[in-house]
Parts: sequence; structure tokens; C-alpha cells
Amino acid sequence: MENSSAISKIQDAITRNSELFESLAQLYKLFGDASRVKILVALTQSEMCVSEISEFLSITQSAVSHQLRILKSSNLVKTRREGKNIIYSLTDNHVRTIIDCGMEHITE
Amino acid sequence: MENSSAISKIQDAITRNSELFESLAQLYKLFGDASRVKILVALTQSEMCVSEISEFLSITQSAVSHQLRILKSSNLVKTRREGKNIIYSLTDNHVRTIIDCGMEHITE
DNA sequence: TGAATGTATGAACAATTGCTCATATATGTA
DNA sequence: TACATATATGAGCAATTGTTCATACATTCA
Repeated sequence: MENSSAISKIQDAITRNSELFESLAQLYKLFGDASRVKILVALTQSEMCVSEISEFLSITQSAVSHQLRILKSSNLVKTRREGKNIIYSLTDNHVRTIIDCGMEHITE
Repeated sequence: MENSSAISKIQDAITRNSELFESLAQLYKLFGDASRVKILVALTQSEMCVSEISEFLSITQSAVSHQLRILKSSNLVKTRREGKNIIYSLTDNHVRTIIDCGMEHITE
């Protein structure tokens, strides 16, 4: 099948921005796991330390830590120390927006 | 560590809506693959048949079909037949919105 | 009807992922 | 300093995922 001119313009745009869409996929992958979304949703409500998250999601501390590391290295969350605790919070409001955006689709 | 009352309200909300967040993760998982996002991005521009998508993304026809099946069974895309071709298009505007939402985060 | 084209699908496989377990590191406190 | 608490991390493992290959199904046209 032959490319129409309109289609081939889209092709150009997508090919040129290939890396951009890889990043986009990479971003959404972060939201594509139930544990991580729950963590993120929780953090939209309040900053929290690891053991709190671990408790109320009924996920082991280790599993939570692993996930938080992923979220942090992707700059979705940031940390500060407070005594023995490490307090996690959202880096910015994008997470909130993205979650809301998805929720609208789910709860239509 | 003990739950503060604020935290425990969040916990309740998340526990009660556990299934909702599973769905949310499930939705984002669909956007969490480069091939699929590219397909979806393409479809935000124009409806397209399988071979067109396959060509310009340089993905085999089989791989595209497999991905489209996933997207269709998740109701993100719909199809109609036109002769030998199956034309794929977005089911609604949510996909556009979600992609835009992620793009804003990427291109901040 | 037979050949060509477009699409779908199942099996197999490599890669990725998220968890658990054990253990290390860091901080606070007796 | 010794111990308890909070968090991080590496290795190992089972489950999931995305692709390829071969092939089946569907439609058009000669």
C-alpha cells in the first residue's frame, strides 16, 4: 500500500520525534503499575515516609523502596530526611494532572 | 510507625478504590510502550489501516496487528472494514488528552 | 475458482519487570 | 558504644511483555 501525502507527513513527524515518543512511553510506564500509581496517588494527598506507604498499601518495605527509587530516579518524586525517616513527596504538579487525566477516562 | 489520622484517611480512600487504581495502571500500561504510543499518536492525526501504520513505523505487520488488538480490546481504538483494509481510528478524544498531558510533562 | 493482497493469530523466545529475601547503611537513643 | 528503627540495595526468581515466524482467514479481482 502506498503512502498518501497526508499520512507521509505524519510519518515524518513521528520519525523525527521518535525519541520524544520513547520518553513519553517511558513516562507512562511509570504509571503502568498498580503499586506505583497507588504510591503516586497517595503522595498527591500528602507527603509520606516509606514505612507509612508500606503499611497502608500492604506492600513490603523493600518493594516500596524499590518502587520509590524508580520514581525518584525519574524525577517524579523527591525526598528529604527527617530524623530516621525519609519523606517522599511529588516533585511537581504534573503527576496530579496526569492521574486526573487518566481518571477521567476510567470514570467516564 | 503509627498512622496519623490524615494518612489513615488516605489509606481508606486508596484501599476502598483499589480496583479503580488497578484500572488506572492498566490504562497507563497501554501508553507505556513506544510502538503503541506511536500508533496512538499517529491515529490522533488520521485514521489509518494496518499496512500504513506498519510501513511508517517500520514495525512488522504482525507486530502492529498484535498491538492493535490490545488497543482495540481496551477500547482505545475502533475499526471498520473498507474492502481489504481494516481502518483503525481512536474511539474517543481521551487518548488525545492523555497524550497531550504526558507531552506537557516531557517538554516542560 | 485461483491468485494476490491485507489482516489476524498462535507458538516460541528473549527481554523486562516487580517481588522476596538477606543484608547493608544511616540515624536516634539508652 | 550497643541496640533499635528506618531505609536502601543486590541477587534470584516467576510472571509478564513485545517481537518474530509461520500460517490461517478474508476480500478483491482476473
